Amino acid sequence: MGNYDVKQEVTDKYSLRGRVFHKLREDILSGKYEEHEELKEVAIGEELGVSRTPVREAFRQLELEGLIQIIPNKGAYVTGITEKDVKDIYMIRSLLEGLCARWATEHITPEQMDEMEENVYLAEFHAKKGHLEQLAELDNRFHDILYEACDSKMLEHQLKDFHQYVLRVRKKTLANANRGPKSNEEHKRIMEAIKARDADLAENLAHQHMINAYDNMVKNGLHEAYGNHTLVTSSE
Amino acid sequence: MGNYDVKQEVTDKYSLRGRVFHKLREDILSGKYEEHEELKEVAIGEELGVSRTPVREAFRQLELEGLIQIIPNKGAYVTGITEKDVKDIYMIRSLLEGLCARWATEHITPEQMDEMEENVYLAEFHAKKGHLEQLAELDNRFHDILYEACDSKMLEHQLKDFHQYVLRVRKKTLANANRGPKSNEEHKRIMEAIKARDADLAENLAHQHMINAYDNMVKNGLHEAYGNHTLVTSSE
DNA sequence: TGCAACATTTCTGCATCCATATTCTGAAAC
DNA sequence: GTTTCAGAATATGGATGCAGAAATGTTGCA
Repeated sequence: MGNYDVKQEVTDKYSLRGRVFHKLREDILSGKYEEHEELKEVAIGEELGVSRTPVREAFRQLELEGLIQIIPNKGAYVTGITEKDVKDIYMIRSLLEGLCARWATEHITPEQMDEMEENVYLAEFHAKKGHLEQLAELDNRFHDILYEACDSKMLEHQLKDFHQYVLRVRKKTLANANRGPKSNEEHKRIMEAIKARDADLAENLAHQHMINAYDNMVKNGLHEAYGNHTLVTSSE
Repeated sequence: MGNYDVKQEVTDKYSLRGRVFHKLREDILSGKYEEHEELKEVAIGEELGVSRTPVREAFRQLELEGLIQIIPNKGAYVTGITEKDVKDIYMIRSLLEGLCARWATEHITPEQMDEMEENVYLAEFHAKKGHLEQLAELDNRFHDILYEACDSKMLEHQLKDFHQYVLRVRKKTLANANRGPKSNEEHKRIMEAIKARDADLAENLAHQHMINAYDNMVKNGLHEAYGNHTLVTSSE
C-alpha cells in the first residue's frame, strides 16, 4: 500500500538506495539468493560499491515488502514462501482482478481500450507463431493495462504488489506452450466483455482467469518450479 | 505485504527505529500532521531525542506503507487520501473480509470460536449499557479474531494493513450510537454462520458488513470526518 | 519596477565512526 | 571427552560528518 508515481521512479533510478533496493528485489525474486539465506550489509554494500547506509535503508523497505525478514541485532534473511502462501495469494488476487475488471469496465478510456484490443490481437499473432517470449511480455502488459484502466490507485498498487510477489514462484508457467494461447483467449473474452460494457461478465472472467492460471501452475508442478530457481520467462 | 511475527514486534518496541516508525504512523493516522505537511528529519529527530538515522529508516517504511511520500532531495510529505481512495479501500476490504470469513469457517479453532462467541455476547451487553468505548474495542477485536482464524498470514496481513490505513478517516463512525449495536448484530450473524460451518453465508455476511460500515460512514458525513481531525473512538 | 544571475542557507543522501549485542572460539575444569 | 565460561571477532543499531541538490534571498542590471 504505497503511492507510486513518477517521482518515485526517478528516485529509484538515480539514488543509491533505490538502486540497491531494486537490485536486491530482483535478485531475491529471480532466486539468486536461497530462501532463508542471510543477507549481510557490508557484503552487499561492497558488492554494489556503496556503503552500509543505502543498503540498510533498502533492507527496511524489503522487509516491509515481505521479501526479507529482519531479526534485531542478528541479520536479514530471505523469507520463505510456502505453497499455501502462493495459493492464498492467487485466491486473493483472483478476487481483486475481478474487481479490477469491473472497475475497468466502468472507467476505461478509449485509448486504453484500443491498447487492450491491440494487445490481444498481437498476442494472438504471436501465439500462432509460437513466440513464447513476446507472448509472456504481452501477457504482463495486458494486466498492467487492466490495472491502469480500473482508475483506482489503491487497487492498482495492490495488484502490482501481488504481481511482483508471485514472480518468485511463477517460473516457467507460461513457458508451457499450452497456457500462453489459452491465457490469451481468456484475455480476449475479458476484453470483449469490457468493450461490451458488461461489468458482471468481465468480473467473472477475470476472476476465473486467475484461478485457471493458478490451476495450471499447480498442474505443471508448483513443487518443481518452487525452490529450485530456473529461468523465468513469464507472467499472468 | 510483509511478514509480521513476534520478533518484529520486539524490534518495534525496543529499537529506536521501531519506536519512531510507530510514533510517526500514530501521529499521521491521528491527524497530528496535516495532509501534505512536510516532515523534516532533524525536527522529528530532535522531538523524539534521536538522531537522523532511525528517522530516515522510519521514513522509508512509512513511504512503503503509503503514509508519506518522499521526493528525492526535497523532503517527506504526508500523503493525501481522497474520498475515492477511502471508498476503494472499503470495496477491496469488503471482498477480502468475505474471503476471510470463508476461510475462517474452514479453519477456525475451537478456542478462537469461543473467543468470538464471547466477544459477541460481551459486546451485546455493552451495547445495551451504551458503553461505546468498550464496544469499539470489542469491534476491533472481533475483526482481529476473524483475521487470525482465517489461518492465512498473507490475508491476515493484508487486512490488518487496510485496517490500519483506514483509521485515518474512520473517525467518530462508531461514536454514532446506532452503528455500534447494529454492527454487533452483524458480527453475531457472521459468528453464527461460521459456527454452523456455512462458508457461503459467512462470506456474504462479512462482505455486506463492510459495505454497511462504509455506507454508514458516508451517511454520517465522510466529509466532516475527513480532514478535520476529531477524536478517534472507533473501528470496523 | 521587474527580472535575472548569483550567493546563502537548508535539507537530504551517503559515508564513516562508535557502541552494543550476538556469535564464535578456545581453554580450563569436571 | 564433554561442558562451561570468558574473551575475541563480527554484525547490526545509532550518531555524526561531509558533499551536493534544492529553495530562498539578495544584488545588480535593464
